[in-house]
Amino acid sequence: MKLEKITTRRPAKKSPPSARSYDDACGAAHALDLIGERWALLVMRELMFGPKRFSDLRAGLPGISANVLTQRLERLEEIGALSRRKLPPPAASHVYELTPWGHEIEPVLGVLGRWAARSPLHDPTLPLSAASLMLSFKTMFDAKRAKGFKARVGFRIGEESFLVRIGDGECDAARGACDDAEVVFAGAATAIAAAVYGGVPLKALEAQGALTVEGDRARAERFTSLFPLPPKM
Amino acid sequence: MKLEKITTRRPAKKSPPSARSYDDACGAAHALDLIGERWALLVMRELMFGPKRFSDLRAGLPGISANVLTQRLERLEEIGALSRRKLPPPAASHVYELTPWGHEIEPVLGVLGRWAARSPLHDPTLPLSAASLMLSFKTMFDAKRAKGFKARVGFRIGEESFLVRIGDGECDAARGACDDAEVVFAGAATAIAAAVYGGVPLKALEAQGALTVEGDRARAERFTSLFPLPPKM
DNA sequence: CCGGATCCCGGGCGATACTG
DNA sequence: CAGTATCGCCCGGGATCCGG
Repeated sequence: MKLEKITTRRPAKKSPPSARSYDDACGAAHALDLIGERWALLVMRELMFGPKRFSDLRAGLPGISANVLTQRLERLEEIGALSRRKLPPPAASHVYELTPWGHEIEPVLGVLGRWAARSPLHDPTLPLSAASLMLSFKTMFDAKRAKGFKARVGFRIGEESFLVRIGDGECDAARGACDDAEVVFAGAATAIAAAVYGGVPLKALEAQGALTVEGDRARAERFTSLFPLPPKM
Repeated sequence: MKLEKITTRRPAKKSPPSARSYDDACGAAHALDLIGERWALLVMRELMFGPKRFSDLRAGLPGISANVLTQRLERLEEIGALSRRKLPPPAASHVYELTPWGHEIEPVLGVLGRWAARSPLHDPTLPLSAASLMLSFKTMFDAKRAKGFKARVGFRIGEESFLVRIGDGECDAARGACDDAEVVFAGAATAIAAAVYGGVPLKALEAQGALTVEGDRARAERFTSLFPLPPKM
């Protein structure tokens, strides 16, 4: 029996509440101080292929609320991971762009993604942003499977278009026109992921209208085989 | 003027509150669903060199509270990143140990640490756990600087001891006896970090009693030069 | 309509006290 | 020593509001 809960109210306000830091010299701990808050790393992911506006970011991050996105952008700017620019006159709008250092977060996305892909809980059928899909190509590319293969593959996903260049055991992806691509995929990112990672035949996806493939069909088929998922743990 | 705020109280309880998931097929997003909660990755860091008990973990994670540590351990076990074992009879205690898949988180700690070390906000003089220090050696090792150098370097930090083996452009660290080491550092992790990363001379640290160096002094000096910090961004 | 700002609310997280 | 219980704060989610 509690006798007389003596709430001597001393909320203990130290110096500051130390602003929620790990106070740890370990580099990984400091990284979490910088970008460990919810959504922060995913905001950077969305910016990996170039600047975006506030609403473009929201579109690629279903579930984030406007206030949280605002806070994350402020924090990322404050630490020097991104910069906020004003667009030239007619568009009275802002864009957010990673700094060179901010862009160096890419390997983190790669190793995190490869690690998590081995989890039995990973569900590759969930929605996917265009930036995530392009990053996954760079991450999961298997040079051995691409032996002797050289291609420029275009992607049209919503308003965005990307060009993936494969050759010499390398795989690079960048935002850009598909004009000089030998084959172009057009459709939702999820549909393309179904072809590449889910093993769904291109013809099936085209039949249901989820995807269109224009150009060199053989290259398209070959392309879908270059990104093996790691074995489940 | 607000007329009659019609609080039609519908707290909107969807199906579940969906348990705070990103619902994103991106591998990195799923990784954050798994280990994105506060402290989770640092708990794994403390276990990188072998099993530990509850209080050992608390010691290496100053600031974590018992209930949060309990929750993180439960979650990490649930996802298959660690296992909880009961120690043989006399010690009626538990230890926590990473699974092989859990141990594969190491590259994440490496790339995160390298990235954050370039931040101007990084303060290498903060406290540091022994596990963090050993990981930093594996992360920051510069093979070129170690050309032609071969050594077994022991560390005694509190109750723990580690052996770092350097040779053939490789640097490996493991928990273990220092018996066959050519040189042994004994002291707090922070003092050793001051020598290796802060450029503080060994003699100075020994003079103030922060550190002792036994054995091959030349190897000790050379060792401290092998781990250059990356340039600030 | 875009790019946020403001408010409310619930739950994650931190601190402390307590228990086997 | 190894957790469990409790409580309060503040972060994060959702809706609404507002200036250009």
